[in-house]
Amino acid sequence: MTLRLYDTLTRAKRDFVPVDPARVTMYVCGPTVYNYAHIGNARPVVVFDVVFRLLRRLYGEEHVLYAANVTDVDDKINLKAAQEGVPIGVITDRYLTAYHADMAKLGALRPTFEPRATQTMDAIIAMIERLIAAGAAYAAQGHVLFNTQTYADYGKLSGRSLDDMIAGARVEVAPYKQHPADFVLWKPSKENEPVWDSPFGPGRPGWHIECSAMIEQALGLPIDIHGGGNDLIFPHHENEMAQGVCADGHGTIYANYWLHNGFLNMGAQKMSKSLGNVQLVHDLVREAPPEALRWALLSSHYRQPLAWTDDVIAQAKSALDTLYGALNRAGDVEATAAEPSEAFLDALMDDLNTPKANAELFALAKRLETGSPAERALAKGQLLASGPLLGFLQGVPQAWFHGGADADLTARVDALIADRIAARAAKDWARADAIRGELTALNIEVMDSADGATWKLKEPAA
RNA sequence: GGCCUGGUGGCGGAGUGGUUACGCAGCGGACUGCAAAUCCGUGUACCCGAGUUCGAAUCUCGGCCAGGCCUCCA
Repeated sequence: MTLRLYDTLTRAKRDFVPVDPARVTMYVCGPTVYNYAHIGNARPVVVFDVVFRLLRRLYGEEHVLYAANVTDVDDKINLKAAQEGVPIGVITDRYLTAYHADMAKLGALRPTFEPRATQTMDAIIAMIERLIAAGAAYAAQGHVLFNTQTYADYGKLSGRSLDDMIAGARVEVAPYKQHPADFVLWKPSKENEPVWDSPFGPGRPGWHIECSAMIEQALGLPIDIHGGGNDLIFPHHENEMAQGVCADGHGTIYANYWLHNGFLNMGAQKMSKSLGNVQLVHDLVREAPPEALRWALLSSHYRQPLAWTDDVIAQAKSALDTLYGALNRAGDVEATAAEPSEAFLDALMDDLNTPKANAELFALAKRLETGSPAERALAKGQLLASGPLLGFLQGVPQAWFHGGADADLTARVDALIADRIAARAAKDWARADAIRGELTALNIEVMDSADGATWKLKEPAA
């Protein structure tokens, strides 16, 4: 079974063949740190975290290099810094710290590298110089622009021609551009903006060149996988590819597989900071178990749009209740040491079919509930091996059900349950039910079993 | 205007030219002191029209609807 990935450039699912299996490389466009990340921002993080986990399994942990950049030079950062009257570093540090904390809660592993634009300035400038030397870029009025006319494949990734772009242009073309599609590599800084010296004059880099330079510096070209949200296909990735190919000189490949995730929507609209309909991860993780948020994010195929609703989160919680419930009831089953089940792996290998992989987790849970002793032992082992590949089922099952209950509440609940067990043993049903009523009032649901009782903390009634 | 996606049961969501997805919710039953959980069973689906085909929800064409990109954006 080989890994197959849908490649945006060729618009087809292709077998994944890394340039060097001992050094598999992936780059994903990361956050611009000027605010808290919203759940839409988290989708690619979680999706590519799954790719990362899968690649590590296939090629070995030490053979996979994953870089996700941090954009710390940006207009919005400048704006925020100006508003607060602090250096941009204060803003970027604050939100990068929060970003790391939020993504960790969603179970995302830290990338191997997290290059920052401010720390890549030499490489950015060097790359621009090479582009100029190659005739693919020109200076004009303090700017350096990429000359799209010199790159025949420009538009190939996003599937549009230069003519289309001119026809569809909705913005006024800057007078210093030789062609309307040419884009900025270096531009003068405005007053009070951060500024760097360069052979082209003082200024700051364009957004696209930052990524190309960071990729080259962190991973080297070409890379195996380049990922990001599908809104980045044009212009960002199109431009990245143009720069990378033209500056490279090694060949014509920039990234061998382009992966793009679909958008997360709020109702009919996309979630975006500019529309103001965002739900911050920072807030959501306090309202719902982070693992349920992760489940919700992976409950549809990564290339499909995902409508984010309360119901999606509730269904995700119920789904995890079922899986953790099966593990909880199988506490005494000795798990057979096992690999993830074949059906589970097959699903993921087929362009990351996480909904199908999730379905297999349910099949394993069913086997764990109903199988023969040997089947149950194997199913438990497979479930415990499979789940973590998606970042699930890594906690103690009891913790899932008791999550949110502090030590005080836990002690109180345990005492009440002990009383109730005694009452039931004495067939004092009235007292047993009264105690259950008390527990219900505490949002505790009791589940009796032959040898005692388990409980879970429910959501407070809305 | 140009380019590009997608339209599956009450909800979420895979997949396939002819066979149960799966989950959540519902219903019936078993179990239970009663519940819950679990188990067994069960109903509801493939936007519209035409075409190709022995057979299409799955392929083709047209239409309708929804969304995205073309400007910062995951």
